[in-house]
Amino acid sequence: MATHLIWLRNDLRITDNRALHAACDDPDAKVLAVFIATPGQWQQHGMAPRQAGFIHANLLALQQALAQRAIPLFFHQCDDFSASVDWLVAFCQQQQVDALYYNRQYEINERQRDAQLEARLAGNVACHSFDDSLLLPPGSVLTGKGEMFRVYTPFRKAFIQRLMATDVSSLPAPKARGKKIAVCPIAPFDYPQAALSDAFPCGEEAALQRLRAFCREQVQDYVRQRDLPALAGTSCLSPYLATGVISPRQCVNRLRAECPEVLENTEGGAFSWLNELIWREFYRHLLVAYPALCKHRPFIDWTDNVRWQGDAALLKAWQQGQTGYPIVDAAMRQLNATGWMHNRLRMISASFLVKDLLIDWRAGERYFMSQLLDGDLAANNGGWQWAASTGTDATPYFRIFNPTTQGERFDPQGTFIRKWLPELADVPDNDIHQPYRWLEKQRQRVLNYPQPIVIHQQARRETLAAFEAAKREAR
DNA sequence: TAGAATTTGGT
DNA sequence: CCAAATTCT
Repeated sequence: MATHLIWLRNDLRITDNRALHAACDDPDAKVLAVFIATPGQWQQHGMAPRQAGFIHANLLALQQALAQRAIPLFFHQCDDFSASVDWLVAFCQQQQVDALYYNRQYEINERQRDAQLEARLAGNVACHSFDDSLLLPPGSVLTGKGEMFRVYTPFRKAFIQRLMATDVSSLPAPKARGKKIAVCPIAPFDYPQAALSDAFPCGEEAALQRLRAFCREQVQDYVRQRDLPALAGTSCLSPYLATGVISPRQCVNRLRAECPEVLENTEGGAFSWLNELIWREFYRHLLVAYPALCKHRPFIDWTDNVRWQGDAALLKAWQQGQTGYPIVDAAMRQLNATGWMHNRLRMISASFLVKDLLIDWRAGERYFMSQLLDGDLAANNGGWQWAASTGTDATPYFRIFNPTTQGERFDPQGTFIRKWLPELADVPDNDIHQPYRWLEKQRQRVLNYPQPIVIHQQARRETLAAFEAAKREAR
């Protein structure tokens, strides 16, 4: 009887899990699962403690689901990827594993780790890896010249063409391989602890429920509502996608079940949400085509000449939501409190750090990663490089968000702002985006809220000058 | 190859 | 109107 080992990483689900499905294909095989926590590696990657906590909680749910199918989940904890390879090689020998199954991760350290492992198992253990966390594998959507797209829109066109010609149906959960087995719950990881938010319940059932509800009730209004942080108009599925509690195939298949024309009809909410899923694909495909992105190199070289301000006090004020710009501060406090930030606000707060404070985008990228429940290298890096104008198909450097205007447009009544900045409760709607202006009119009053830490118009001019100087320097 | 196209804007 | 280069077919 053959022994199959499924190594679980960023694919914490039993439904539509390609490696797990393949490992269970032979009904006679003995199937074991393993998860390895690598706190030292996570620390190096700057993973948020709350994401580690989320992974742990989802792992417990997964352990139960596997136990019901008589698949034992082994758990090991070691410092880093290199130690995990050593341990896994020994584990395969000890358990007399014949075949290893895993879903590919695309970041550089992860790929190196997997290559090292396969080299060491060669000849003894057959290794089977799968493209699972994307709708279409990296490198499969290319320009006429056979290169990765650098521009999103033509990528999307080609992507949809290929998607229509590809079977992306979801795979079922594996069948039970015997009687339910007992489980010994996995102890918390040796990683800083963080409270879990009620807003993101654990387990794939919860994720699938949210997906179904979103596609049934909310996706129609997505175009109108997705930009308004005061409304719960987005899917909020990113933490589940980042940890693989849900797959993008499940998302698209559910979407197509509710909106069969979504691939053909580019109008409407369904397409608009599909578009967001394709952005996720775009950034991951880019990361594979340009591995320097994993090392936080800018996509556009000359932007590395920008003389960033290293002002620690300004960075801290931004991190803590104390900039004096209400929409930015409310955004940062939402992030700090919940580990999630609305997409519109990610753009506004990122633009503010880079273009108003002239702080290196990598400081923002790192800080987001340290807080985000949905932290994902490709998406986070892609988003930051977009906002910082250092990326491919990014916003042009001279297009600088006005944080006040953005607040007025996307939170007109200040509903979202007041939710996160209770100290502004008494400021009337007219002045909610410029509380200091109101304060000037009310001389005797005091607000427990800072003055703007920079003047936007002035900061804007300085940033334009800094980018232009960097560009000249490169010539 | 010439021509079309280009996430989320500001003043 | 700004500013405007690069990508892709």
